[in-house]
Amino acid sequence: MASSVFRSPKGTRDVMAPESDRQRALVAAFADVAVAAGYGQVISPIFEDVRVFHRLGEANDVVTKEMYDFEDKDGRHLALRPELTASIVRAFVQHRPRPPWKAWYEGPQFRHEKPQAGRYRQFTQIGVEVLGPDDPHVDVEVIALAWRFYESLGLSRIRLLLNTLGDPDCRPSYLVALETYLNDHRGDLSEQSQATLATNPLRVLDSKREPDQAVIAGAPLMVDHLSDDAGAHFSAVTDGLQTLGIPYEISPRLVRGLDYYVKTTFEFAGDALESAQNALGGGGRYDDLAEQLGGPATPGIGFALGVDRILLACDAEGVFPAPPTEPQVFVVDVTGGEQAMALTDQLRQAGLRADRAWGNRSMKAQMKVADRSGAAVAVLIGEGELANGTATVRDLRGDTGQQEVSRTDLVATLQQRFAST
RNA sequence: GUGGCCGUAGCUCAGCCCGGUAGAGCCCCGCGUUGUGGGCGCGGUUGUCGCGGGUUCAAAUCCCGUCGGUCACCCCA
Repeated sequence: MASSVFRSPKGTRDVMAPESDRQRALVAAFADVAVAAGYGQVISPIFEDVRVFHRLGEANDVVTKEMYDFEDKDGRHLALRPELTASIVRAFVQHRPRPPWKAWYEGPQFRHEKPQAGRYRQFTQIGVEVLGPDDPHVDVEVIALAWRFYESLGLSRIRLLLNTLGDPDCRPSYLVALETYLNDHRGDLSEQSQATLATNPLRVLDSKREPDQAVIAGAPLMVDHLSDDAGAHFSAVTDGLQTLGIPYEISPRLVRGLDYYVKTTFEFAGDALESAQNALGGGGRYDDLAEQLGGPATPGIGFALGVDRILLACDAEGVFPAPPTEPQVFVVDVTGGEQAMALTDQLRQAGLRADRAWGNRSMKAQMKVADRSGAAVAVLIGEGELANGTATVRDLRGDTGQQEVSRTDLVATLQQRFAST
């Protein structure tokens, strides 16, 4: 590492096998879950008009400090997407699919942050968005989708944190009450929180700083100031989760980072993770975003899950190992390599994972490579086999020895052996 | 953006405090076994000591800066 002139940029990394196999499998598993629930994939551009992201919040670091934005050769002000919900809603507004529109996505996102465990400048998220219905059962479906997905990976140390941020009928008056309270206790707040209070009072509730805790504990809560409609919506969501048997914790101080959220918000905390970055995913309702992006007023809800963090959690819980990618058959050819060339081609056409050694090395050396490849069987071709029109099939993982098989039967025999795996 | 710790072979690390011209294990390659891996034994390859500057007769070792990693804060997936 130290000797290379170039390195991956700060906060980015190369995901290599077998970790990349695992990431691919994770995304594939999520795709299966989403498709089974009626979601269609959206592959949107990695960069967008920077204004698409301005609705995330003017007081928000993601927008103000962390965006990779640039001007292209035509003078357009673009940004690498820092999240995907805004892109998906932009696509909705642009194409006007008939609601309810259920979309899933996967892909890299970019934020110029200081890297840390589970936090990178390029990171991958998977997620869904539903545009159209404001039915609280949609909230339940979306939350359940994420929950069942975590379960299917084998994760068990996950907590669902649930909150509501109210709606336009009740949030403004609540914010006044909160701001008044915080201003009354301004002197007891940390310097940081005093600054936050000026720009986004809600986020003071999320402070982890010790001196703030006493003030926060006495602060008025959104859940106690809900309008009838917002209250009914929240109750319907919690009722639905109970019906499905999905455990949740009301977390009245849970404040999601992006400003477009209203009503239901949620986060999945990974308790197996030691690091501070233990949020494995989160989401919420954004009923005004489509209109803010120039489309028809259309309620929406969705979530995004951090792929890198989920895999860290899987490591911590010892679940979701990398899928097998080692060859099933390894061809050892000591007659010059022509046989290996032809046979691996045949085996691959037959649907088997097959590999070989290079450089016309000794049988001993090739067998060593075969063993390390993880292959289940080695197929040996030497002068004898070549003369007889046969190949020696040797078991590398058990004690069943080896046998000479006619070349005409070889591929079919191996195909049969690996038929179920 | 702020602060703590770290940066020596492909990997994990010792050496740094008390400056004297670089080590271990693993991995890799070969041989023991000129048609057979996994065990064992023997031998071998591998380093701008992150980078730049300073102090010194001499710097992996001391000092400054810088880049990268890591952890916490901030923020967030």
